[in-house]
Amino acid sequence: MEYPGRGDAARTMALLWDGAPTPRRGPRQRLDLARIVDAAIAEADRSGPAALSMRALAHTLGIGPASLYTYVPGKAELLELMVDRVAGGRPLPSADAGWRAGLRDLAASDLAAFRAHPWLLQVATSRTVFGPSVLARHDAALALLDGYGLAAIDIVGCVAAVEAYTRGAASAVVEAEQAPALTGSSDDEWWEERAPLLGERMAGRFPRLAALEEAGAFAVSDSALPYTLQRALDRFAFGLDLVLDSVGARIAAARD
Amino acid sequence: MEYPGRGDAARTMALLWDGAPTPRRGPRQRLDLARIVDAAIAEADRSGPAALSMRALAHTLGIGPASLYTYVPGKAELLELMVDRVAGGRPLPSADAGWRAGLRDLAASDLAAFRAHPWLLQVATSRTVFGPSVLARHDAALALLDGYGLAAIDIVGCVAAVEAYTRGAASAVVEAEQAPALTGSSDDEWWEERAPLLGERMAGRFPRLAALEEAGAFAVSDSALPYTLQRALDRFAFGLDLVLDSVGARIAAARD
DNA sequence: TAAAAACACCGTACACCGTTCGGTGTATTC
DNA sequence: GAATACACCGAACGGTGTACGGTGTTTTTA
Repeated sequence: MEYPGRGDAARTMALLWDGAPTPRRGPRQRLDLARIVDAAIAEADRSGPAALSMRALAHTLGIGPASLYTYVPGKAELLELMVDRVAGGRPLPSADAGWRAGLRDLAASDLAAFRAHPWLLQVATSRTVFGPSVLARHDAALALLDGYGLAAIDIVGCVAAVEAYTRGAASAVVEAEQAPALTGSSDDEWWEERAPLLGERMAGRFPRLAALEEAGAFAVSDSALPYTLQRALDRFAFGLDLVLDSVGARIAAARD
Repeated sequence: MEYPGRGDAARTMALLWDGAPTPRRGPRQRLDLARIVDAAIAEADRSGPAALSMRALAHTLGIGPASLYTYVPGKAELLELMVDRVAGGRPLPSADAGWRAGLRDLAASDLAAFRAHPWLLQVATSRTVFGPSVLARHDAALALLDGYGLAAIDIVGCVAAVEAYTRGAASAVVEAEQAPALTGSSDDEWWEERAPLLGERMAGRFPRLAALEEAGAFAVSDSALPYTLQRALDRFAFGLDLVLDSVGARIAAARD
């Protein structure tokens, strides 16, 4: 099929919004797009987005590497499809229980997605994916602050702030969670290799870190893990409350 | 993005904290570590962290690819050195003008770093770099909230929230700024290729997006750029104020 | 002063990667 | 039955990070 615009952009858009075109002649495709994208997601979950290889993916799907390009223009486009598919795979945040519960729901859902698919954090940095599911989520997020008297630009600002915070804080959580998997060694090993060297050199240099460490709010030189998952999750919730409190203040101010 | 290779942790730590060791025998090295790291930073600034190639870097430095490994255990370690060097290259945030100015300073400085070195956003996702400059920045950031009566754990929470927000919001800014460079085409071209297809399919589907677009707070289907830099910067400031307002509220609460 | 050791440097090669091309066989349409 | 459009694939291209073995240079040792 020939696509107007001739670039891969048009074809990617078509794939995102309309799915794979159904040709009229020739043998049927043995696979369908959804299955390919799902397999790619599973593979990226396992080994990261850079480690996701078209060859390995083709192999797991039981086809040759070249055949993948019958379904998808390239790896970048496949990643876009993956992003949109993940966005479509979870329920939209609901405004029924009020704005605060709604925004919290949004953040929690995004955090869960980032934890389940850590590669999202690295893929989505480069450019927004204009897929139907991604846009639907945006739309639903904006709807959460509808009807509280906020100016349009403030609605966008508040939602963007929640999403920005979520992304940043989620990467801290994922770091705490994924770190051991990346090196292949256990987290203990990774840390124990560095702890002695670090403790030596940090001695007396960073008073604040040392003080907070003693207060138990921070850990950098003991034999425990540097960032435990629980600590990261607590921090996530703490910071989210900060943002939501201020959103509440704006809403209250708009009421008057 | 994920990077292969894992040199021994000890050597990386030594490079981060002590610099290159000075051997006693044999010919002198023709280059020094700082120059290599700087060249790598310059190259990554130009073409992204994935496009940073050891071969190209070696060529720029006037040595063979294999010789690079005399200085640095591998690409992953080089990236760690780059992160720490960038952290060391800017002034620490100052607490002199009060906590709010200090945190704002911190966020602004981080944003500037992310804009100047977009690859930081992709590199730093995988794991904290335990280098001297990175830790010094952490220490200075925590010092900003010293002496306001906050509990240690709340200090850490507030600073972490600001940093998390900054990272997430910075990636939106960088996206707005870098998008055209990534595709190679101008931003106009990129957008004009997609706009007609997008407008068609979005029609009537996303009421909130459409409404906010009419209010001028959002733009997705006109012929202008989807995310202008100025809009992203405004949103950054708006969201940062949200976070800082809540930090102020916690400080006020702690005073009583 | 001569030998030995330690080291920088590099040519080459390996195992991957994403992607393209030409060719082959198959299912649909004429 | 012929033409056609298509799915699929083997092989190859140009790239990547990195390991290895060898060569030549400098410093230390005897």
